[in-house]
Amino acid sequence: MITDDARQPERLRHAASWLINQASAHSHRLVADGFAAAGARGYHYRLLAALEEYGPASQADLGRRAAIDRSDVVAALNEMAEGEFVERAPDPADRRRNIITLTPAGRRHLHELDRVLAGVQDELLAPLSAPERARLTELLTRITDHHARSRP
Amino acid sequence: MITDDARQPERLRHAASWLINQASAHSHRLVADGFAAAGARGYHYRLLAALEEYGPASQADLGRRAAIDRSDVVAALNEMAEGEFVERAPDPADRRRNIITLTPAGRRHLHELDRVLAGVQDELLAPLSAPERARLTELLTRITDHHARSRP
DNA sequence: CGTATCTCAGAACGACTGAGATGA
DNA sequence: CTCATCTCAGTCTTTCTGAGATAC
Repeated sequence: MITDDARQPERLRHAASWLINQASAHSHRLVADGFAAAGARGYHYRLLAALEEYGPASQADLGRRAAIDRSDVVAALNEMAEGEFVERAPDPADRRRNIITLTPAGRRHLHELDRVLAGVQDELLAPLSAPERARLTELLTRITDHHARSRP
Repeated sequence: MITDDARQPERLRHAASWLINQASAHSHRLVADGFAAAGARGYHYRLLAALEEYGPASQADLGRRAAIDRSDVVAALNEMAEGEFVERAPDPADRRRNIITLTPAGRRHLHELDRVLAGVQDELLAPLSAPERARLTELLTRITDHHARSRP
């Protein structure tokens, strides 16, 4: 992200869409760097989290839960199967499906990434107090829920 | 952005980094669609806004002010010169530079995009009251200022 | 038959890099 | 010589589309 030292136009500096994008860019960079240092990517974390919370699932279900495109689920699972974090097994009840299971190593990896992410959140929200962080989370939740509902 | 109708893992739904990214994705889609309907892109708006607020400028300065890479400034100005929204003229005082000037048509175009963007902001922040919108803006400003300062 | 799944190849997008030509 | 500017060509990343093979 290029911002240099120049001041941005006033219109931009006060526009919610601009601020959200700026914050997202900072956040994305922090998360990507943190995960990269742990040998992972955002997609890995999302898939591992979905697996731990909902248990073994087909790739299609995983994609829906982690909000990742079907194509990208394939690639991310290839990478994670390589590291033995997940196992692919054909579903005997529906032979179109692969059942993806979290391995013990995958669970440890997820917990490591949980710690990384907690540190990143803290860095991202550094200028805000605890109540302010809660307020921000609440406001953003209302926005994302609103738009997620209006486009299912 | 794929979210389908499946519920996301709890870890994600409450993480500020996730919420900010989701909000940014919604915002980006709304802004891009709105501008596209007016025959523009985000880069165009940012450049036009910088031109109106700071007056004629070189391409390098424009890029710094609108936070756009030098390469992309060239492409965006090509498109806008095509539509006669800006004029390129060599700087007599420094022949490396092009001085970019906003034309009357460019100013009208900018004001149209201002209206588009205002409508988009309203849609984006629909679930929030006016004081809540101000609060969100303030919190996000503190975050972006903090990170912009710590990485100049 | 229509629909769902997994997979691959590649497109579209935004942000960025490298290098050449020109000139301060 | 060093640095800044403008331009082009092309990379990289993320997200998404299309199509094929397989199975329900």
